[in-house]
Amino acid sequence: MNDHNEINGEMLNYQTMRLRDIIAEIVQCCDDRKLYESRKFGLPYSELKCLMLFLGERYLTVKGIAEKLDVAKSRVTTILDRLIEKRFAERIVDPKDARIKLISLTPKGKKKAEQLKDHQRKIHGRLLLEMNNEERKNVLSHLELLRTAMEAVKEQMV
Amino acid sequence: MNDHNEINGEMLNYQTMRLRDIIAEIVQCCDDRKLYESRKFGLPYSELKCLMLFLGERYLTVKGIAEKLDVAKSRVTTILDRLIEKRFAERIVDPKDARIKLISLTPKGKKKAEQLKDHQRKIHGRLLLEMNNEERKNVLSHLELLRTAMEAVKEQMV
DNA sequence: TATGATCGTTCATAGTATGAACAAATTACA
DNA sequence: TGTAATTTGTTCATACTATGAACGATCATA
Repeated sequence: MNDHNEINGEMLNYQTMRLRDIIAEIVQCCDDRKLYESRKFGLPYSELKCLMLFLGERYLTVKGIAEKLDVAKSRVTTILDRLIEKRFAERIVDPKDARIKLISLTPKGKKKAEQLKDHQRKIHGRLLLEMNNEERKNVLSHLELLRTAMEAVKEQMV
Repeated sequence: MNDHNEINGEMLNYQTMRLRDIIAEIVQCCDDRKLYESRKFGLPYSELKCLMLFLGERYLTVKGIAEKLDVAKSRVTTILDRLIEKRFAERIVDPKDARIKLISLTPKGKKKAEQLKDHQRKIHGRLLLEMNNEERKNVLSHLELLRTAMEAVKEQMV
């Protein structure tokens, strides 16, 4: 019984290191992808992320963008300054409330956002095509399992 | 047959979006963890990563650290300046080659690195304990599958 | 019509990261 | 042995990511 526990402990230790390493590699891959997209689309990644928000909605406020991007409002102001000076977006004052700025994309901005969406769909699609049907389903369900576990552990840590 | 393809197409489309979302959530969790560790250990994350490199080796060069961290040498110089002014590390000139600086940790630095290692082992261990034995094995093998797919897709993109 | 809340901006600050230019040291070779 | 080429780490200019405090303008409300 002691032996049994020890073997299980060894196993768990090995799995722990393996998990740490694989997660690090996956995150690295994702960071590389961000860099790649940044170069490919000629914009800093934070600006690309901001453009993508407008695929779902026509108008957004600074506050709304800050919440969706999970950054401070002042950060959003900067991002929008850059997007606007490059003519990807516009600011107009909300006619119903002069405190609020309604942000929207120019046609140039919308085109960029669409291209980025297509690109991202393509690479995630390719990822799935690297697997067979059975693997696809299993990868997805086990990723979800991992995400759930991560969120549970995060709760324990606060 | 047409129907069949269309249904498969739908399915693939759905899976693509799901994959994108789950990966984004997992990466977000990892970023949160980095922030948490940064606060908990009172050092910028880049400096923590640097400390961790010395768990395997007693001495490292600037060039070696740059390769392991995958950043420019000038970045390493900055990180080391900070670690050294906080007395976590030291620079000595290689007696065999005066161009080379041998970097090592002070006892204070080693202690910090050990604490960080313990913490990371703990949280990855907890992650595994959120699952049963079967799930653990499957999560690991499917993460590896995903990583392999990611690397394959990355190759296609260069 | 005061006052309290909300909204977006400005500013100071810090962290992450690169690449060009450079000085010092070493290696290679003619 | 002396010179050219290479290696090593640093400095500096630049850019990107991000926060939080302070602030002015505007709005809701009492």
